[in-house]
Amino acid sequence: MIKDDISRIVSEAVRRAQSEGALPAVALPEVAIERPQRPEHGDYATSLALRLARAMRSQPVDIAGAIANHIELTDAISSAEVAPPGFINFRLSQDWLTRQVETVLAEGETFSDLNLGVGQKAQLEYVSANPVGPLHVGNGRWGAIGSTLANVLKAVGYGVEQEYYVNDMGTQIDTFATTLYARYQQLFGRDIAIPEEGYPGAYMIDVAEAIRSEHGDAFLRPPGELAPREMRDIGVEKMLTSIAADLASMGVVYDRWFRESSLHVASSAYQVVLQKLRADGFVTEKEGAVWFTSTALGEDKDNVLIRSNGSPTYFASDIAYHYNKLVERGFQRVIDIWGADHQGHVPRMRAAIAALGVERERFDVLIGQLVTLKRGGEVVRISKRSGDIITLREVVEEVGTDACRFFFLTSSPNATMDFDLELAKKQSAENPVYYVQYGHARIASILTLAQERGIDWADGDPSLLVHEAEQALIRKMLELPEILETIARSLEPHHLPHYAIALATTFHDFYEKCRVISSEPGDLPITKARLKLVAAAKIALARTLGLMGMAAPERM
RNA sequence: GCCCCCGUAGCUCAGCGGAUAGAGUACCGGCCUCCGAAGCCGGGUGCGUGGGUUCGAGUCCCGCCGGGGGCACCA
Repeated sequence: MIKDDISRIVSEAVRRAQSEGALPAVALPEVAIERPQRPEHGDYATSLALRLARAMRSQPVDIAGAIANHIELTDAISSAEVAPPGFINFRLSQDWLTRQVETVLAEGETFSDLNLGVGQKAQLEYVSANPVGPLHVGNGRWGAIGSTLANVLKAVGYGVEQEYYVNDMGTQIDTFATTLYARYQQLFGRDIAIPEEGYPGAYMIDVAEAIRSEHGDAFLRPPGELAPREMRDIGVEKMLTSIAADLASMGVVYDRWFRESSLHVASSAYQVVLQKLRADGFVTEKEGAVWFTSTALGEDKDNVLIRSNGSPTYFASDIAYHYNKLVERGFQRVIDIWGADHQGHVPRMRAAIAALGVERERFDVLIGQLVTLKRGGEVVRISKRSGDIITLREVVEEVGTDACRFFFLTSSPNATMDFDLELAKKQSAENPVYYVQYGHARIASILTLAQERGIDWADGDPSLLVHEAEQALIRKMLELPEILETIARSLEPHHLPHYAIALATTFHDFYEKCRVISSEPGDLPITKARLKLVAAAKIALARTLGLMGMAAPERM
């Protein structure tokens, strides 16, 4: 990226200035290059001189001047100017800028790819809701964020695997089974109430009915007996099928569905991990249970691994799961996306990973804040335990996949999000996503027209693109790789939709100001050049939409 | 009580310690006789609050207020 080139050029300039004695020999901090807000400040800028002022015991402007004097301009950078109080502003050369149109065209679908993660396998786990009920809108948010993050990490070079961790054992599954069996028995006329802490939602009746229609009374046991194991498994599978369909409907597709239960078969991760923790002295027994001594690692309290009834906790499974990912499967990076309601789990999980001897930077947890569901400004409680749930499916069907994803992606994962159903439905027609897609469709129709008129623009000369709006468009396209770098570093994909709007705006502005296909014979050269520009913009727009998991329509 | 996240325009949200804080939407007014008006141009209000660090704070630190979420042998 040009940004990195500038950073390097600046460091070299400082080094030269220092060796010549023009600047004191102090340690150089990382040379941050930013994009100034105001065009008169150039394309890129650095405040390095301001940061160095203290250490160099000198005026920022003087330092900036000394650096600027030692900067060797390249064919890409036409000027490096000092601006008070001590900025150095860089301008891209027009020639280099217009040449980037050819670069984008040549790169095509790989435009904006980077190599930050080459050779590294990253695993992304998200949503992973318990298969005890349908997904709600909050899960949809993680779906959109997770899948977009996966796309971005792939684009910057990582080998990415997306995974859904299926909690198919434990208390909630037992409750699910009990509820399901109660519903099933009700279908055969038994007067059985669903459990106190069960799942009262009507979907459980649907599952029970599906099982009855497929298996008849095969699972009916004498009154008082517990739910048969097979029925529980069938019920879980049905829930998973429905969850997978809901996620697929919003463009979320996993490489793998990983069962918690698979960690507990003979000689699997769970056994290995427990033995390892025990051998390393992180395990103790008290009150009839087996504990992980997180306090030894600075935690507030110890955590149970195996309950006094002998069954492993979710925590124990999760340690085994992460051991499986980080050690057995050898992912260099493991990224989990959890809802804020799991934040309490983070410290002990980190402690456990440290106990396993895994470097902490290989494991990231994104704690996403929750979605507050509203209807006409009024808060709707979402809970699998209440009958009244608004499912993700309903929302996707009403709002549409693309608008839904865009909506989920726009806000920072750190911020709680209000999802107003009335508003979402209303806004689905005027969602900014259509603004972006419209830009793409507009370009498509320009290119179609060019083809119909038989304009061959292969020999178009981009150096003719001297109009301010043309150059603004090129500059905006070049921003995409920088955005991807930011997202890969921060793991916050919300910058993408904001960029998408900005890119579309820049295109629409260009479109208003610059006629692409002109009938004037003398305009043929600029027409060809602009067709190249427009084709490049189409690539950038399509890539941006694609990374967000949205369609880039040829017409709409 | 302790811990985490958030508080920016009427609404929904951006803003990597930098130069005059931005989008979308809503509201008002203008713009289609060669490419799609799902578009463009113009119009205005805002960093919850009090301190601190810094050459420079919406951004970092502390207090307070407000909202959300945690503090299980649930997940």
